[in-house]
Amino acid sequence: MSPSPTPAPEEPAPARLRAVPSRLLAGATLVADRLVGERLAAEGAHKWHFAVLLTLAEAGPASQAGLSRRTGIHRSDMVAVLNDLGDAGCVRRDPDPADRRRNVITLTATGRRRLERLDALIREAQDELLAPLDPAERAELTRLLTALADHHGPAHPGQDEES
Amino acid sequence: MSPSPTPAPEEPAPARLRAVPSRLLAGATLVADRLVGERLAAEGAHKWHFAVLLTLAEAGPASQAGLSRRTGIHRSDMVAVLNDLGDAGCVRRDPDPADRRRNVITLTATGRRRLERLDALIREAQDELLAPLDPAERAELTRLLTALADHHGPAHPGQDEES
DNA sequence: CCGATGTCAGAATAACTGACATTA
DNA sequence: CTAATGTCAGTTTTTCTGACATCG
Repeated sequence: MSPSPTPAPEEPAPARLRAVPSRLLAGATLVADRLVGERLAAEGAHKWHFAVLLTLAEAGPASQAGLSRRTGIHRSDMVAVLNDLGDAGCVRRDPDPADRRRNVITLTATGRRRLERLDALIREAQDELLAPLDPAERAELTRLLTALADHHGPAHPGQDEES
Repeated sequence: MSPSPTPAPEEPAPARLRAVPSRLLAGATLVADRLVGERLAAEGAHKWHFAVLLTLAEAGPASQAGLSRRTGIHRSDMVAVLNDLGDAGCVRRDPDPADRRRNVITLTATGRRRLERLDALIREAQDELLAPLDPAERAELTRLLTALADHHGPAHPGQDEES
């Protein structure tokens, strides 16, 4: 309740604009992406790297197209991500003997350590993002957002298929 | 409930990935932007047009820089938005006699009607976005997101100033 | 022949930077 | 002289398209 230290001839967005849910979401996403992005960038990483590493850790080895579908990262962007992760020794990329179109992407020990590190950074960022909410509110927000995600298909719609 | 009509050899994102709040936010924002964008595009409009019209209606005439600060639209992108709105007769743009650097942007009757229309479309989109939530949940989501917005400054951080 | 895969080059978006002339 | 404004040209970032060779 500081008695307005600045008389504040500020120029706030109008209330009706501030209350539009899609706009609130966009604002929160902007903050979230900045918090996550800054931390990962400080380690030379991107959110995609985290997504791929986590997916490999949870679902085991997969083809590039499989990873693409699970992470929502486009097939053609996956290439560069896996180049990065490969160069850093976080994944191996071997041709699949059972289907010679495919590469089998496998998490290495280095990759597992890397994931550990990135996961810590991500959790830190979530914590800063959700700082103003108590644990019950954080859980509730997550629950509501999950309901939206479940209702509106897999956020990554078309991507390719069209029938 | 449905006894899995498809045996579903699907490839879902791993649970730990799906549960990351920043990712849930990004997904919801994607859906929201699609819903809003589609509807507005069908009328040849953009969300910026709506933001500017609403701001003029709520806060009265303003300079371009003032609108920029209130809406979060960058000073240099505002130009094209106001060109559009001006060409459509939704706003007038006259030089400010009191400060000849500025233009005074004023909402016209046409602009007010346009706002009415766009507002209906926006409300429609919010409704579809929040379809899986009951009214109490919608209010709670809005409340939680507003708390995030209030805590982390005005989502549109630097933009220019640097001190 | 059809479809999936991995790859690459480039388009489309949206937000931001830098510069400049004008005016306070 | 410094700072704000309106304007424009151009960069950066992210996502998506199109094409292609390979293989099932």
